[in-house]
Amino acid sequence: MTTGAISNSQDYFSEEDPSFLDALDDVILPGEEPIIQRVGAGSQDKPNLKRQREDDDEDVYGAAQFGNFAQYMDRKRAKLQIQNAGFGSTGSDIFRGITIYINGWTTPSVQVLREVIVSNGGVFQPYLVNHGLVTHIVTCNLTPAKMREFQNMKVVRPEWLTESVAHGSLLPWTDFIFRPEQHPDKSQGTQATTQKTLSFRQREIPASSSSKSAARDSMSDAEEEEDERPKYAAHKSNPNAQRVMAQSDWRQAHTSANPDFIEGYYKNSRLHHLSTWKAELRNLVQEAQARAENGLASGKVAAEDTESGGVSMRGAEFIMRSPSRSKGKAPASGEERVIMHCDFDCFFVSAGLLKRPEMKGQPVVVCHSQGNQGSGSSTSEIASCSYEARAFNIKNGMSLQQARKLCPGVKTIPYEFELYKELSLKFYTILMSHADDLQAVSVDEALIEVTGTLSRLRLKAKDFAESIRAEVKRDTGCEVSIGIAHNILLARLATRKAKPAKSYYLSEGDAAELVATLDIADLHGFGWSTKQKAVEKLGSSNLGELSKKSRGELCDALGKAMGETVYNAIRGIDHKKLESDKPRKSVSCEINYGIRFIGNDEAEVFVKQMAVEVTKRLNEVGMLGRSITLKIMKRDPEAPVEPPKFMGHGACELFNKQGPLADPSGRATNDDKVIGEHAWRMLKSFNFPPHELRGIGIQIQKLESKHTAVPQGQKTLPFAAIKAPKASVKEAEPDPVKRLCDTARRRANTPVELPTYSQVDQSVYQSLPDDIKEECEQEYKARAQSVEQTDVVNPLMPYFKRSRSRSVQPLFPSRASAEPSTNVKRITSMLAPKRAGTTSPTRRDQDFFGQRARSGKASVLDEELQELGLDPEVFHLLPKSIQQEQLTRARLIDRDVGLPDMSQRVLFKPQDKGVRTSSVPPPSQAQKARYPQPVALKQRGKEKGEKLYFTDADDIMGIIEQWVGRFMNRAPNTKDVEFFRAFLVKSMEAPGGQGVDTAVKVLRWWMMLLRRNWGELEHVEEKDKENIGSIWWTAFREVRAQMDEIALRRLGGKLSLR
DNA sequence: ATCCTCCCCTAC
DNA sequence: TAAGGTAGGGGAGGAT
Ligand SMILES: Nc1ccn([C@H]2C[C@H](O)[C@@H](COP(=O)(O)OP(=O)(O)OP(=O)(O)O)O2)c(=O)n1
Ligand SMILES: [Mg+2]
Repeated sequence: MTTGAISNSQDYFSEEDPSFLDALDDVILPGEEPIIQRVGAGSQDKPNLKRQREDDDEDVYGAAQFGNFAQYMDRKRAKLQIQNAGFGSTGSDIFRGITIYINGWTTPSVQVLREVIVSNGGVFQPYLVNHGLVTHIVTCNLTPAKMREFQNMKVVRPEWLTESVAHGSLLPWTDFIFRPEQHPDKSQGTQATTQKTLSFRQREIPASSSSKSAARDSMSDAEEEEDERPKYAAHKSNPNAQRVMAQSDWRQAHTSANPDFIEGYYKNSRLHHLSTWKAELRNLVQEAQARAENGLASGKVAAEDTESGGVSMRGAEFIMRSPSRSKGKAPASGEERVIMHCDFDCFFVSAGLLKRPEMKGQPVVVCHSQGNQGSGSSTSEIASCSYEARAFNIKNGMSLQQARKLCPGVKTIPYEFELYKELSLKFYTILMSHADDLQAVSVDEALIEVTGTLSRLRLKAKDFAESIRAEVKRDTGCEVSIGIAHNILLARLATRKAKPAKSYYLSEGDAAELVATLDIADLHGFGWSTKQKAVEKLGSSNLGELSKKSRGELCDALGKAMGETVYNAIRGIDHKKLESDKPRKSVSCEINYGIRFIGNDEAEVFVKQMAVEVTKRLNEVGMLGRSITLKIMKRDPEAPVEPPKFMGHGACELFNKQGPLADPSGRATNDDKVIGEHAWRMLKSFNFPPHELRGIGIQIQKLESKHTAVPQGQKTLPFAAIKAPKASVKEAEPDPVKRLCDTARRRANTPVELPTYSQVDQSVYQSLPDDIKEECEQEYKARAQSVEQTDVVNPLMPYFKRSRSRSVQPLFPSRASAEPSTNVKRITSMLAPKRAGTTSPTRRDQDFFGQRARSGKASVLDEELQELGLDPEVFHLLPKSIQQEQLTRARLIDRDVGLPDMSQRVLFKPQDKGVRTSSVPPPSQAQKARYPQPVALKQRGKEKGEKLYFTDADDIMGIIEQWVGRFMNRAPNTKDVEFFRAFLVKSMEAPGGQGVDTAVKVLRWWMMLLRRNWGELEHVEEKDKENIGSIWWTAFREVRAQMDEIALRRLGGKLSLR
């Protein structure tokens, strides 16, 4: 290793570099623990400044610390060997007693050789840590440095392994001694390597930690010790950068001083793309889930279907097969969850190799630097590296020059962001078509729950995973690996075993054993810092060791939540659920690269441009903010003006300043002028010399909806008294939204009907007062725990397999004459919400709802209201007219309209009525009992706090039941639909939203009834006039759409019929 | 106790 | 030349 690069002076702290050794001396060892905070808690007006001591850390990311290296490597070795042990010992033990390290890039590949070794009884050492432990080194090529390093070892060619296996016994290694012929490596000898003096250096090789991507910033050329915190080398400067930066025109053209810098930067930033895609995917998933649950059609316009251009995912659409998600963990009675963690293998590289198949099998990396210019030195970061490259210990996130040291022949390929986007959309499309629920983790990774799918299809998880892999491979040409387990934690660990290009099921039984071999930093969410803390406070970061610790000890050392997580993880336990509907809490943008101002004018322009950028993003999500935070990175006084990473920020001090954000009238805002002004003022208040700035970020919080959640700007009221802090918010006169929420809250024990997160317009949701949001969140939480989705087990609900590739319905058919789709109607009805809604519910004798209202058990309703406690309250809040209508409907219940014969109902009979929650007594016991329990609502009797689903709406529901039942053989009368629609509209529009619950319950009940009868047609948007079910569904969807429109207008969210 | 604010940390 | 972004979890410690 070594050598060449040093002469290029691009190496900072290469292993052999004396300065590196010197740096080690300066470093702080654990125990000395000198990380000093120099600062302060910032008061409102003062920046918070936190910095770590110059010596150990010049980088904002943290201190460089070494120590316990040998100990760590021991664990690492042990871990990897155990991992290997799982690979597959197929009986043969040709290589028993032999431990092999594979050096560099070989043919066959390191993966193949590894399998050969371990499946024949040998031990594969992925890292050459201690030469004494390795019996042989296999290689196809050696650098001079390696030759020296290995001079006393048995170095052989791969043929020794392959031929021994072919021969069935161990051939003498001496017949396969590796003899270097020539060195393709250029310049190898040009550099005098420094003799290593550190003892541990001799024993070890770079090896970086675990399988997490190498290190965010491990481009320091210090080949990191295991315990070194990822960071850039700190003390050195980058001469190239010094040179170019000295040229005024260059700086003007290529740094933040250029007004076009931001645009160009974001176009090329992989991390920016990753973050953006993640947010976009989350949105798409939410939208698809909402559509699936609501039975709504695609909202896509045909022309948009080819959203091929650009890197943005907006405009794309997924179709979720399952209309409802089986969220929440299965209760004891239920089946075990099945979670799959799906992740592309070296995503960017795989994508790039699609068009470069000839490079497959080679060490390839994706990075900006392309030519071999600069004689190999480049601080360009590697976004992704092929598995062949990983054999050289190259990691994602490493600098190219560092990678070149590990593998001089490494090949680079450029980014293709648009391609990644397209592949990702295909990938997600496939997953969405199979998953009960999906959590978007990143552009190339997702967690899916397939519990319901598996049981429905009676598939084995592993088979199903393989079919998904095949499907993705077919559609993208790329390999994904899939980890399968019964919880997220284990699924993630399983993926480690699966990669590359496999699936792996990790059972609970195997879990504990595996976990004990891992390090705490191998757990998702735990990194370098936590690991240090563990070593420091618990004496070890090895999970096997930590398994001896009590829960209390772990919590004590790591904090309550993290301690608990680790304690459980060690036992293979993880209760975390998939998260697919979290609302967004902040919107921000920041750039900490290429910031090189000279004058304040440049900084001001830049900050204001950043403000424009946040505004753009706020607009994209329809939000306004009430709080702004300016984040500033200022060069650490000890750090060189030009850090080692070209145009990087280097070691910095970090400053945050937070303040209220409000437009001139005191309202939440997304105005770029306002934001820019705030931000610039905040920056000025720091009084930093502009040339010391290295990073600038603007974050907007306390988000609210852009469109007022409530009609008349009343929403502003609570916040109008801006300046005055929280007090004014609390004293503010409750607006309608608040009243609605208060009403809900008052009925503590009663059901609070909320849409699912995914269905709530986030911007609107955010506009709710915090306490209300909290209420809602708690409700969601409780719901997730107690509600079990059951559609999948309903025997009467036939599995309706939909083609994944089913094309989406155009919203606005380009050909005007095209058959009007349901979507068109939906839109029409949304545009003219009052059209039918205001229609007077005049009775028509021929209509079902038009029957005279007389006789009957009007009293049933009242009794029930009382019985349910809450209902009377709601009922009495309803407008008189609606109350009257409800009573009227109730009276109709036992009126025999003499329509279709009841034999049809036999179909329902088999349905269990027992499922029905006791808290949902039917208005008419005799009738209700015969009817199917809406499966998705029920929950076998249980639960505390279990929400009731039907309450005051039961009477009208009984009517609907009859209505649907009696019209089972014929289409519903238009008048009836209109009447029904009118009722719902009135309910929805009742002052204060008191009727919303009712409307939702009624609508849902209607949907359930249709599902019972024509469930398979639910997602067939095209109206088939010959098909009764289709007509019913169409009617339903139209009404539903109108309800959503009202909900959006009045409450700012969509209705959930879940 | 419980909440809130200010960070740090983590992931891709 | 290179493009070190971004959102959310949660810990520490002060305010309530
Ligand atoms: N430090 C990093 C890590 C990842 N990525 C990008 C490139 C990766 O291809 C993609 C996915 O990250 P993964 O962690 O999934 O890594 P890979 O897919 O490259 O490899 P694998 O998943 O096989 O380990 O994210 C990046 O730009 N910078
Ligand atoms: Mg991947």
